[in-house]
Amino acid sequence: MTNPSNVVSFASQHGVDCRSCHLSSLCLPRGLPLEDIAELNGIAQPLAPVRKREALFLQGMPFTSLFAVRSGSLKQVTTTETDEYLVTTFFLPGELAGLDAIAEGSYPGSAVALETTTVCELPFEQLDALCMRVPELRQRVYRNLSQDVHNERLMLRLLLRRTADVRLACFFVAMSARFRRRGYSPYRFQLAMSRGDIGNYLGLTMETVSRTLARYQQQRLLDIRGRDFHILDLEALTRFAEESGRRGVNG
Amino acid sequence: MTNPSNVVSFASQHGVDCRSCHLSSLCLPRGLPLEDIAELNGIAQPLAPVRKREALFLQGMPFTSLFAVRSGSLKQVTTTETDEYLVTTFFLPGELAGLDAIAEGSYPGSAVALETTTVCELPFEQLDALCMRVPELRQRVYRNLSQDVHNERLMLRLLLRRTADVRLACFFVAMSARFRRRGYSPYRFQLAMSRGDIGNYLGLTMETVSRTLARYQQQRLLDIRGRDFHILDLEALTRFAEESGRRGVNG
DNA sequence: CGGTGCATTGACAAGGGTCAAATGTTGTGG
DNA sequence: CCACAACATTTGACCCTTGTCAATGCACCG
Repeated sequence: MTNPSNVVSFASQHGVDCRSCHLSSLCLPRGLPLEDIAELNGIAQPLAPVRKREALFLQGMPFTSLFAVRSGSLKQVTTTETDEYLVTTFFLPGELAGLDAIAEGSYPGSAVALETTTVCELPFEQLDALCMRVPELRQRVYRNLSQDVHNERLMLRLLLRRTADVRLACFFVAMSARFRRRGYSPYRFQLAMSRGDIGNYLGLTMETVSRTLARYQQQRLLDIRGRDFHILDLEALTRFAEESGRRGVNG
Repeated sequence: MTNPSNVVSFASQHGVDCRSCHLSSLCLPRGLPLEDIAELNGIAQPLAPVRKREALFLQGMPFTSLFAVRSGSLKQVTTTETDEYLVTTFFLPGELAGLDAIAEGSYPGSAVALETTTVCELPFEQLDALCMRVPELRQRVYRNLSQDVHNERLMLRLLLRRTADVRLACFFVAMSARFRRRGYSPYRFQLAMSRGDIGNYLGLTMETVSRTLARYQQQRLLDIRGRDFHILDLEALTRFAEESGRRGVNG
């Protein structure tokens, strides 16, 4: 129904200008020696903007590059053999898309822009070559990868036994942390994804998401205007996400 | 409550005899040249049996080795920061435990024997050294790893939106496949884990597992005697696991 | 202005969690 | 080998959470 897109803009089809792409906001180079960062920047190719509903890469495409999000946002969606449409990740500015393709050799889902989005391409061969010379970077890439994977696995297992309330609280706490880490306000942000996307990501229906948000609004935890979110009580939200709402199984 | 164990038998505390451990049933060496398999066998150290409720390795221990299960079975359990007890994996004979520690550098959960269990230790340094010389093996290890991770992520996302019926059907279909792949009967097997463990693994309560199994019994899909499972209609079970029982979100 | 898609809200039913009790099953000490 | 304790499983009753269906309100767009 919400087909990823017929109109696809592959990375390779984008105009690439030769100036380097500024990566300083990306978590990857944090704390690396300056000259290494410079080299990293030299590899990064800015791409023309990906527009809403267009795909940055498609599920099944051979893995060639990572992509650093500079502005905008994307969702990663996987279609299963049984034709289910699963939102598996969101990518925010400063984050790295494509990490989970390294292992597979091909992208395990399509990255669809939720709004007009600009990215830098990091051709993996070059990154890999650079990694050879900069062991810290290599470590960082793999740690980044394994950390992501580990976090997600654990989060999924936790989600599996939480109520809708708690799932959403977790979602907002996590989002808040992601914005904070990148230097944006952890209390006020816009999310370009629909209620349906959020629900799909958390294993809930759109309606449940909507109702739960309304409740949060009443309880003065969040102030929500469409896709504008204002966290009023992060502390309480965090407590709620961590402490309560376990279901099934003796603690 | 079911504490992993106070009495722990670390790999290093086990008596190790010097004869090599027969790995032919393991999936890892499938299709490798014979001389490589021989080398692999040379690395593998048989350990003294791990008894029920004892741990093969503990969550947080630095990663040193993979373990090939020869007989018996284990569950991997992770304790979260919020003190939740999550069953994340089961290891059956012929399978490899510890893969998910490679990335982390330490074991992300404890491997607790569900019954008396024998394993071979594969010290990773040696395995890694061997990998240097045998690129196919290296590929195989990493593919094995990434495949596991990928499968599990997808499975978790799917579980997130399935009914209890379907989760259990998936579980048995998967178990059946695992037994088949290792050369055991895919229709009749014993599972040493409790209903509680299965429930925890699938994000369900013990009671729901029990009731659902009773229903399957009535429907002549399975014949169950305690922890003895006999799949009567694998075909139907598979259809059930794949086709039906989606919840939430428009297909 | 009449679509098309997103969001909210209500009514309703069912799936499955919780609590509790009954019934096996396993393990241990005598 | 028995008796008893500890644990695992099954089953029942109840009701909360959340999915389903449906109607309505909003926005954006041609």
